[in-house]
Amino acid sequence: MLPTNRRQQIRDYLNEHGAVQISELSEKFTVSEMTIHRDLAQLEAEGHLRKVRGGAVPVTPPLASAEACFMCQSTPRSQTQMTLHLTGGAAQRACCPHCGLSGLHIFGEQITAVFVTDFLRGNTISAQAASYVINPDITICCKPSIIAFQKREDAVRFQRGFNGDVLNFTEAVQYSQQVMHLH
Amino acid sequence: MLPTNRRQQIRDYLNEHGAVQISELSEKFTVSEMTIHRDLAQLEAEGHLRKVRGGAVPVTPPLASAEACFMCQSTPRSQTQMTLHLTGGAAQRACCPHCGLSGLHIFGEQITAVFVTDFLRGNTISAQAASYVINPDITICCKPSIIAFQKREDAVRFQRGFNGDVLNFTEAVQYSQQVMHLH
DNA sequence: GACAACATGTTATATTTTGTTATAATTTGT
DNA sequence: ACAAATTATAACAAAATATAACATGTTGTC
Repeated sequence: MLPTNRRQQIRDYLNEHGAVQISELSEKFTVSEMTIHRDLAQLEAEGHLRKVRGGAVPVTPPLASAEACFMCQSTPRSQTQMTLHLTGGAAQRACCPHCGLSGLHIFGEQITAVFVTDFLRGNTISAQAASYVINPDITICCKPSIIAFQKREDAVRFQRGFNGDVLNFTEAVQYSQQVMHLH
Repeated sequence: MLPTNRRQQIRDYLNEHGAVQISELSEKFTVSEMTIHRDLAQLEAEGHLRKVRGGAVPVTPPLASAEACFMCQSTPRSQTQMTLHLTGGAAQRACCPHCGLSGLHIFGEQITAVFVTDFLRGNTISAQAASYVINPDITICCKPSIIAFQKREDAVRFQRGFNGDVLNFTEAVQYSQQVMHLH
């Protein structure tokens, strides 16, 4: 069996069961415990699991810790926050799409997923699928304001009252990074 | 079983039951009482429980209802919640102005102050001074939706996009209590 | 074939966990 | 208040596990 194969099967096995023991895996694949150790060490470095004494457990669901915005250091409101998930299971929080989008380039290739909170409904959505209102008449968090919405319709309705432009993800990224360069 | 697993199961067991005994856990996991002692000491250091003689108890006494909306029992979002302060220092939380306003009469004379969160800015304001948008096209929490704003201008702008009526506190109370009586 | 890069196993040496024993502190019954 | 019973803590030894270093084997390339 290929090492790659074995490591994939370890991941599958871990996801099925809640945890795995090294002795268990060593028998299952008929390799030494040292080899399993090295497998787990590699998988941990890649962020696929967490090594504990005697075995491994799944990575804890990315905790929304009370950390400061990685751009402006303010405390994010759940209503406006943006989360960047990175390789290795780490996560970075931004206070609002303005900070989150303009900071995307900092982490570049490391980014595995970006989530943002729908401003009205409060649920978490993929940043790529969201619509953004840029520069409305109201400042919610940082300036220029960028507000995220799950449905484009909501963004348009918001725009009707508070003005600004409705952009998709790509356009919003472009905009926020242009603004950065002016500074 | 992995030590990590055992400690997690101790936490689960403690949350199910209201308290745990060391002798009990020692038998359940077939380890010595000393091991359970050390588990509990570690979990206590991490803030997951409180050690007492012979066992452990949860850090937060099981007051499940303390966080729920006093009307509909849902968990309030900070963005929409309303707080009723009562004589004697007690407080009641509502998930949104709809629940909060229609539940005012329950506490009547006991109420000393009512606070509500501005939907856009997230700051806390006196409910009497707020403006409310009634029955917009979007449902934020309960139905019919009532959304609170610090500035009447914000409420009007929101109405421009999402329709509904803009009312002051007195009008909003009347409205929500009328709705109640229809049920 | 010579060589480098990698994977694996073995051995030796830390480090951590666990159980046992002895002793201290607390609770309980009278 | 006192003694007995229970529980907590400390110290040590044994077991389990982790890490490092080295040896062996495999694979692919030139």
